[in-house]
Amino acid sequence: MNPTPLLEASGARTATAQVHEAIKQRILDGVYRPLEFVREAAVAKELEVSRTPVREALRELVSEGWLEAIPHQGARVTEWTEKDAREVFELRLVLEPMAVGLACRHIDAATLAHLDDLASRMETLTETPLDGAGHSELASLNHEFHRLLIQASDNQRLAQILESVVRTSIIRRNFASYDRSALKRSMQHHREMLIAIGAGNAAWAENVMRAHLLAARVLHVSVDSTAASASPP
Amino acid sequence: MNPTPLLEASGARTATAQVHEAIKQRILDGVYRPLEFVREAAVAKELEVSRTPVREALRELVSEGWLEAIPHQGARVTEWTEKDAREVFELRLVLEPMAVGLACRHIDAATLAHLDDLASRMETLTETPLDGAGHSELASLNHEFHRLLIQASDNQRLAQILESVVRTSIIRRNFASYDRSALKRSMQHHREMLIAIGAGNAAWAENVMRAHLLAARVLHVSVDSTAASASPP
DNA sequence: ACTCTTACGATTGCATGCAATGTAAGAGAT
DNA sequence: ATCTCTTACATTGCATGCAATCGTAAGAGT
Repeated sequence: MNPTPLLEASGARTATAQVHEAIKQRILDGVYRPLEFVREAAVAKELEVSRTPVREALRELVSEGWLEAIPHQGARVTEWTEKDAREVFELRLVLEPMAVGLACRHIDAATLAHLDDLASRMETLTETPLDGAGHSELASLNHEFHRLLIQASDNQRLAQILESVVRTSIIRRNFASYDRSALKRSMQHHREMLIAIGAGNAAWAENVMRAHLLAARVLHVSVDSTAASASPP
Repeated sequence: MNPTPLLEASGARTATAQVHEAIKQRILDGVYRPLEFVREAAVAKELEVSRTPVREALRELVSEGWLEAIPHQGARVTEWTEKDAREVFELRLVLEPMAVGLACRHIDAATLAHLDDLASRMETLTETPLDGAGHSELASLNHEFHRLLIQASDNQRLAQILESVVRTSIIRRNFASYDRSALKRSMQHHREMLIAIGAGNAAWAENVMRAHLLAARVLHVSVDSTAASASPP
């Protein structure tokens, strides 16, 4: 076996890429808390690399919004405020419907089948009471469902933007706060979206997505009823 | 005076930040052409710094989409295709109306006055025939107008996304292809938006913005009439 | 007791040398 | 002539040492 297995697990990529992943994971896992500084030397020692790849990984993470850089002082985990949650939801509420709308034009049968499979597996999961592992698996499947849908929009920039916007906001947000009826409704939204997409009905799909997101919002944030909707294009 | 004034012009920031700006400017100016590799050693020698700040600047530019990294081979300027132009326009067509809609709720009198001033100066410019410098100034004012409007949306993420999406697409796109009537129409759009915002009428402002962008598109890209509009929220 | 100054420690910022890797040119065989 | 293997070179990837800078806490002065 390898004598230094600390980073080797993630394939044969560059050290910078591996450090990048490692730090991101620790942020997601809550090992590095908001406003806490991530010190170059400490990470380097812990992962058994020099400070150089750590520095480069930190700069990348700053560009992606995971950390904020303070000159001559270091990089610290970005804080997550109510305003951040609001901003992200405003964006998702516009961008995800846009994505499914575009997907209606571009999607192929194989992707649709894959989405169908994911929806089925989620439905199966929700038929029995869920433990912790079940919630985790459901969250994973759900994330994959949305990711695949967004990829099908055939707009690479949109996909990248949504990926970064959504992932930084998740931080292990799961379905623990969903009651039984909310869960079933969420699964039905997925189904309905696939039917709308299969029918090529963009408007239908977009509105189901908006309903899906708004329904989720009530469960996650203290809803401010700024329900002032935007106007039709 | 300083004996090495090559980079000192841009204030007293870090070398990395200055190299970052320098390379970005050269991409915008066309010194570095699409698909051309930007070599660490060459930039370092030219700007009289070591390879370290160059490496860090390159990584940042990759994260921002100006360059694409190829492992062990370097970073090259991203190519700009018709598909890229389409993607960016699809995004702007959704995000900029969203921004002005939000701005209707959050804007303050001072910002509105500033926007009014910018609109006036652009109108003055368009009253006489334009030379190259005039086009450049108009483009600059126009960019500032849109930037300020987007800031007024009070959604920091939206502003950052639009900034990156729009700026990488500009590459010195100016108003040279605008004829007289198109220019005047564009200026009127600005005015109308400000009036709509002043009246707090989000739907009005959003639709003017969409018209503004669609009118600009016909002048820039070979329009594909995929005028299939999205549905109302 | 409070404020301003100053010196120290910790941390990032930058330079440079060496190792790893990928590319391309050239020799040899078919 | 074409294909393959080898080898040398150019370039990035990484490690390490030193310099610049910032925060902090101790100490002098009011």
